[in-house]
Amino acid sequence: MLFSYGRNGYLSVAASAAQVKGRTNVTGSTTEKQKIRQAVADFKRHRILEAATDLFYERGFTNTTLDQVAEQLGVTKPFIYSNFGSKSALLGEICSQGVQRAIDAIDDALALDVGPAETMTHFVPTYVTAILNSQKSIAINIREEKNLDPSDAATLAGMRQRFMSKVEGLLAKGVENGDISVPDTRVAAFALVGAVSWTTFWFNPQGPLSIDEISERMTKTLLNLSRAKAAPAD
Amino acid sequence: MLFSYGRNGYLSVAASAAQVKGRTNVTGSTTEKQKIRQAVADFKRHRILEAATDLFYERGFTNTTLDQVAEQLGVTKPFIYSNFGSKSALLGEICSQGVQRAIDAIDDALALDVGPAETMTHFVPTYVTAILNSQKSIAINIREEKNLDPSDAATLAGMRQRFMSKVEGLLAKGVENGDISVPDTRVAAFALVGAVSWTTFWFNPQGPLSIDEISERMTKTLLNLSRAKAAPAD
DNA sequence: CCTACCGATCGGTAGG
DNA sequence: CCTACCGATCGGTAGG
Repeated sequence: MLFSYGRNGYLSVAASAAQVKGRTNVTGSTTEKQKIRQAVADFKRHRILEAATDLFYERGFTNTTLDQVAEQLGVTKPFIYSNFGSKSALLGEICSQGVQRAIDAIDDALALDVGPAETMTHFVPTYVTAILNSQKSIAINIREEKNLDPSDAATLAGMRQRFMSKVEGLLAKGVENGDISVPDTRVAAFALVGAVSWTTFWFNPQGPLSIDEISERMTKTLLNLSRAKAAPAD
Repeated sequence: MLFSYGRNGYLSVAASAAQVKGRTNVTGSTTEKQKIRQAVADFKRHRILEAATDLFYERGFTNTTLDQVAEQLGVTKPFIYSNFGSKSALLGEICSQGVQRAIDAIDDALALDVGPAETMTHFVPTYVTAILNSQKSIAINIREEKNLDPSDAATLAGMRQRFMSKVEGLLAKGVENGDISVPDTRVAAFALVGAVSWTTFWFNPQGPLSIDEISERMTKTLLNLSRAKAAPAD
């Protein structure tokens, strides 16, 4: 079962869980002992997610066994089960990480509260960079949707849909005030998101272009797409 | 093991296999009996691929059993094995169908032997239409790459790469003669292909927009992206 | 082209 | 947090 993730992904969930369930003193703060225990638990979960992300990305979800994930960490399978309820729960958390970064990118841009053109020039490079930095979880997210628990699939679908609405809304505002020109805001929003999501399938960290270089070139390309009037200085 | 597919996909493979292996008369033509037998074999393979495509698309490759595919056809599992060597061979053929349509689209456009701008205005709508008409096999192709036999994965990777080279080459020609303006032809080619491939994840045949309507709007959006000088009349 | 079956894999857990 | 195991699933095939 997924939660609604904040900026720090599963870490923030663990942190709030600690505040709800942990023993707290009169001022509501957690004791030192609890903090350490929590940090250790976070660290374990983090390491497991890291190993699982690598393997799911390389071999695919179904072709990866939890014994392999455990082996990569130098532990045994029950260790994983002491931190995650099931194999698909692991998948759910991995998928949510990437989507959350995308939502952060659009929320940050909208929070600037500036005109559509300027919002776009802030959003697009931030978004591309976020996706490239989450390459594995985004790729897994796209590929393994059918292997999610139905409730996780629904949560993630909701997150994606809210993200798409915000992007489309931004384009619509731009069309309204003349900053942006596209034939159809919904189709253009999907084109933009598709072009960016697709980078996860061809970006090679060992390749000739750095994340920043791809981000810059993709941004120019996509601002062409929206015919945004205020493109970044080239 | 995949073959190199012609216009008719696996059908052409079956046809040439018949010419190689079947008994032929002096003029090299096949007998009526052989034609009928071949047509029946083609029909069976076609029906199996159809059912498998539907189920792989809905539930994912690993979550679909061959017993389910057989059940949908009203036959039993050995029937499938009499027509395909393995479950992953089925997947390989399904994946190759969608890719082949994309290659046909760029080859058709290049065969016109006209300027880059005009080639683009022919290629993009044809390509979008082809992808939307192959929605299921393209989506399966993207999702299930890790479940392919290694040799099929290599064949498909080669097909995709040749396709990408042609698209990028077209953009490069346009940049050269001034028809097209993009910051980086490789990045722009991936952006274009990503935007189009992504339609397979949001297009709903029962939705408000027909394939032609999406194709038209996506084409305008993507010709903006390439800032092609000769956009279709709007 | 079906009935009937094998054999390997692997997610998940008991018990300590 | 490990050892050891179960139990279900399912791709593939023998034999007719």
